[in-house]
Amino acid sequence: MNLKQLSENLGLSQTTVSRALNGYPEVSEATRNRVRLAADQFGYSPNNRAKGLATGKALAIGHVIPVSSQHEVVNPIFADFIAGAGEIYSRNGYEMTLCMVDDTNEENIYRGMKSRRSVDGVVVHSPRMNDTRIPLLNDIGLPFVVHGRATGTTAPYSWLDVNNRRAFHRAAQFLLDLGHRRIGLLNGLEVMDFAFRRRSGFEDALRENGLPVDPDLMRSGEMTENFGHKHTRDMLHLHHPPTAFLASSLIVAMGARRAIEEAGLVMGRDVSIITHDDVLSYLGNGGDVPIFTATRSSVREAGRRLAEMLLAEIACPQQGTQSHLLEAELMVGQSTGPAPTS
Amino acid sequence: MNLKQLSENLGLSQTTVSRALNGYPEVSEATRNRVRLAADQFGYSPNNRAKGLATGKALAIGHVIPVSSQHEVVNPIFADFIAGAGEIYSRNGYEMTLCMVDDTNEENIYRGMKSRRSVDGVVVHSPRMNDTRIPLLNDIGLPFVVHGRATGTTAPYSWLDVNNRRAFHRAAQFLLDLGHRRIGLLNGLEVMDFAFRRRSGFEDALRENGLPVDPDLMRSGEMTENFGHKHTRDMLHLHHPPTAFLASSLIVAMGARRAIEEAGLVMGRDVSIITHDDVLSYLGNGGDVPIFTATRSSVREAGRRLAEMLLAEIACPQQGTQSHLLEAELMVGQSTGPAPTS
DNA sequence: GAATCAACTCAAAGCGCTTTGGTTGCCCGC
DNA sequence: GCGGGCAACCAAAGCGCTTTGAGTTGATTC
Repeated sequence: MNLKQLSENLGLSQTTVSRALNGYPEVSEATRNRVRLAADQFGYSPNNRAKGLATGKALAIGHVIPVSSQHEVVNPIFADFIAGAGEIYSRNGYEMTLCMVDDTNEENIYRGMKSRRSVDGVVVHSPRMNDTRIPLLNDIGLPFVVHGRATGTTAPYSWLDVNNRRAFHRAAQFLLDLGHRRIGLLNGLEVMDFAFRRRSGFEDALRENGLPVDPDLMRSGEMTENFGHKHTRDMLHLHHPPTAFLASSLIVAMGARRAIEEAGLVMGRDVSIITHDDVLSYLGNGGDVPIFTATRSSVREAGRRLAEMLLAEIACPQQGTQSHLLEAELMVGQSTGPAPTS
Repeated sequence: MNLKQLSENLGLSQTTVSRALNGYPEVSEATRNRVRLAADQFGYSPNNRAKGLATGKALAIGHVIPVSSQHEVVNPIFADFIAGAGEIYSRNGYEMTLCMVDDTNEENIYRGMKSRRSVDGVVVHSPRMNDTRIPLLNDIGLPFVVHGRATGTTAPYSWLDVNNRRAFHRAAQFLLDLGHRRIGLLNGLEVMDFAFRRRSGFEDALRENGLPVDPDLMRSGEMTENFGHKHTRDMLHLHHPPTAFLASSLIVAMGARRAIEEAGLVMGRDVSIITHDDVLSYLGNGGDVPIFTATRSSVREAGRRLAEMLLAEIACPQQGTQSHLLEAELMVGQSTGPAPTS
C-alpha cells in the first residue's frame, strides 16, 4: 500500500492525504480523521526512503563502532548505550543505522554517510585523546555528539560525559580516608580519553594527600576479566603490595577479585576494591547492598540523554554546541574496608 | 555531488555514468575508468535512499531487539553477534538498521518495516518456543533468518543455531564420567528455545546414566552474575548438595564461582563447573588453559554466518529455507575435576 | 449580481537514482 | 552501395513521497 493507492481508495489527491497525515492545517478535521482511519485500516505507513528523498532528511542516526582488527574487543557498554539511545530514536520516528568499521577507513565512512545522505547525524563513541574524528566531522558538516570528550581538541563540539576525573578522585579519597596508602589502579587503555581522566583524578587525590604516584601501581589495558586478574595478581606479588584497588569496570573488578581470592585473601577485609559501574543490565552489582563499592553511572541513561541532544542539534543546527556532564554516584558496598593494620 | 553534477562534469549522460559505476557491459573500459576516477576525485557516492527507491531494495538489514520493559536485560551476546554480522553487511554494501522495541508492539514494527520498505530482511533474535514472529514474518513476506530455533513452530524457516542439546549432553556426560552424580543446572529462561534444548540435553544424559532428574537441581532465570551466585549458593545449602554445575554462560559461571568460594570450597577440586562460552570479546575465558571448562561456540562467527545466509536468501528468494547447525567445542579447563569421594 | 474571501483540494514538479527503449555512427559482407 | 549488426551512448519514465502554486467551492459582502 502506497500513498497513491491510499489516496485513490479515499477519492482524494495524494497531496491532501499527505497533508492530512502530516498534520498540516489546510485539511479539515473530518477529512483528516477519515484519512487516518483508512491508513490504519490498510496498514499504510510511508516509505521512509521516499520520504527521505523528498525532504532531504534521512530520518536516521548513525552509530559508527570502530572494530579494530588488532584489538578485537567490542565494548560491552555498547549494547546498553544503544538500548538507551534507541528508545529515544524510535519515539521520535528515527531509525538507527549501525556501522561496524575497521578503524583504518573510518574517515571514508563518515564522508560516505554525508555524501550518500544516509544519516542526519552521528554519535561518536569511545573518543581518544586528540581524536581526529571531531575536526573531521566539523569539516564535513555532519551533526554529531560525542559520548565522552577528547582532551586536546580545540574546536568546539557537543558532548555528554561522566565526570570521570571527579569519580576517580572521590573513589581514591574514599580509600585514603579508610587508611589505605598503597592503591593499585586498573585502568582502561590510556589513549582513551575517559581512562586518561580517571587516572588524573586518581593521581590528584594521591598528591593532595601527600602520597607518591607510583607507576608500578598503575596498569592500563583492554578492560577484560583477564586484565583485572593478571595485574592484580602481579601487584599483589610486589614487595609492598597495594591494600586497595581502583578498577575501571565491573568485569575488571571481577578479575581482580579472582586474583585476591586465589592469593588466599578476603576482599573487603584484606584488600579493598572500588570499581566504576556502568549499570549494565546483565551485570548487576549485587542486590540492595552492592558487592563492589562503586562509582556508578548508568550508560543506558547516558544513551538516552545523548540521543536527545543529537536530535535537538539536528532540529536546530544553528543553536551552537551543547554539553552535559553526568556525576557518578558513590555506592558503598562490601568490597571496601579499613586498611589492614600490619 | 550527485549523479547529475558528476555526469555534467564528465560530459556524459547520467545513464552512462550510472552504468559505468555499476559495472554494466555497455560502457567502454576507457569511459568506465574515466568515470571511476572522477567519482573518486569528487568523493561521489550514490545516495542510498534514491538508489533504494529506484531499485525497490532498501540495502539494509533490520535487527529487532526486544527490550522488554519488565526484564530490562539487554542480551550481552548481542554486541558481538552484531559485530560479526556487521562485517558481512558492510562488505556487501548493506547497512544495518537497529530497532530497540518494546516486545508488546513487535508485530507492528515488522509490518511497518515491510510497508515502508526500510529493510530487505530481518534477523530474529532470541527465539522463544512457539515463537509467533516466525509465522508472522512468513505471513508478511519479509525475508528473515532466525538466530536459534523455535521448537513448536511448524512452518519452515531459515535458521542458524548452535547444537545446544548436544553441547549440554556432552558437558553433562563429561561430568558424569568424572564421577559426579549430583549436578546442578543454571539455565537461562526456559521460554527461550536455547535454554529448553540445553535442559533436554542435560536431562537425557542423566537418564542415559540411570540417574534421576531432580527439579531441585535445575534453576532457570535471567542469565546474570547474581542469578549464578544466588542459585549456586542455594543448591550448595541443600541436604545433598551437587558436586558439579552446568552454567549457561560465563557470567553465570562467574557468579557460581563466587558462591563456591564464599562457601570455602575450591572450584575444580570440591565443586566442578562447566559453562557455555559464547567467546565474547571482552570476557575471555583465561589464556591457553581456560579457567572454566566450557562448551564453546563463537557468537561473532555465528553473526557472520547468519548474515551470509540472509543475504543469500534476499538475493534468491525462491531458493527455499536454509539451516545451519554449529557444533560447540568442549574445552577442558581448570574448573572441572573428579568428583570428591566422600 | 459581481466581487471578495476563507476553506479545501488538486496537478505537477522535483528529490537522486535505475532502467527501458531508443539513437547514433561505424564496420562488415554481399 | 546498402542493409544488418554491433558498440557506445542517451532521453525520459518511474520509484513514493513532499511541496509549490493554482484552482474550486460556497459563503459573505457591497
